[in-house]
Amino acid sequence: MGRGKIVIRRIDNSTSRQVTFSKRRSGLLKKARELSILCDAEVGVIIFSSTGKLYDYASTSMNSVIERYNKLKEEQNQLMNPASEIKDQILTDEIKELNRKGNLTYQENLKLHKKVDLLCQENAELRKKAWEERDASEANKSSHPPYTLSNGYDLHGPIHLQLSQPQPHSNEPPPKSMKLGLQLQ
Amino acid sequence: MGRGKIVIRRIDNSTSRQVTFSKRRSGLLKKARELSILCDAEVGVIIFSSTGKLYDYASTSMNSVIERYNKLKEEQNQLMNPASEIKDQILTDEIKELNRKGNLTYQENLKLHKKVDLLCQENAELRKKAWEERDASEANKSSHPPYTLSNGYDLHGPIHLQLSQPQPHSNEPPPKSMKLGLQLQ
DNA sequence: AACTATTTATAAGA
DNA sequence: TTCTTATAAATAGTT
Repeated sequence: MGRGKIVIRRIDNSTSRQVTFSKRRSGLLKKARELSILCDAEVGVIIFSSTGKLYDYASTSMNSVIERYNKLKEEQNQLMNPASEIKDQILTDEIKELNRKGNLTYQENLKLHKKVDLLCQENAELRKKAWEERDASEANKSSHPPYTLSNGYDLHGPIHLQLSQPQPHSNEPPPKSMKLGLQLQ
Repeated sequence: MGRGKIVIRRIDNSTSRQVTFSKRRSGLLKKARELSILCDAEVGVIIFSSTGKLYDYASTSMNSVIERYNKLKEEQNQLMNPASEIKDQILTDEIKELNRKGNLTYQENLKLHKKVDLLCQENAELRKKAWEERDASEANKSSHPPYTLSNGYDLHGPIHLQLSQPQPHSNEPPPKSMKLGLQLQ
């Protein structure tokens, strides 16, 4: 829409690229605003210029949009995941919620500390069980002494074997990876 | 742009709102795509319809866009913050990075465990110092016995006083809130 | 930054 | 709904 038709490919001339960026950026943000108002939609737009400058628009707040996006993606993931990590998700959501509200009060902070602590413990237990099961169903039953964290929890599993590549002497797939208790998006 | 001019306000008629949403949504996504290509910009658009359905576009990947956005916002915050929480940020970034790649290997998991553990410890120390300073500069020097987490770290501070409202017998502002070691966006 | 000639998006109608 | 088309809006090239 202009004096001439253009092809959509990177504009070589730096000056006119910058001019076009300025025009189209404001156009895009305007359209986003209009869409959200006209159609009652939650819209977020993030633009980084080629020089790294940020321009954005959010009908509600960008945090809200990103949260909602992440939550949906997490839900989509959880349909394929072995569950049992739901409580981790709950903790993550709580941390996010509190962070969205701003700084934590001492009480909130304390509560989270205790939860994180509990999570470390539970995760250590899950890990122990997982690796015991793994060891039980394998030929090389070489006992791996658990690695003791400084908070006292033992981490079980063959630490020295856990490389990103499968071990050459084994032709079974590498051990299933495990998720850390704290799952951030 | 159409048979008639319209005002930008919520479209009451549900059907035409949906039709307009469909048209303008694809228009917005097209514009976003064009902007990113023409001007070499990183662009992300997230749209939730009023029925909660997600439509999005990202020139790179949405995770990349969101990461970059969060990183910038965090930098902007850190200009006003007492720093010293930078290492927390580094940990957060690492967790995010690893989660983006997918499940964690045992080694990665172990490393994060140790870091989270270290963070608990450091945070406990920071908290102790902060509350000692606070107690020192106050009249009511009532000693608060530290709360001991199950991992052995003592959490200092007047736990029983930390309500969301200021204490009635005090007319100074409630204690400054503190950030948890783990800062998620 | 303005100014138009054109292209593009889209509101209303079929 | 999908297609059409008159018109509004965006913007490419120019000044």
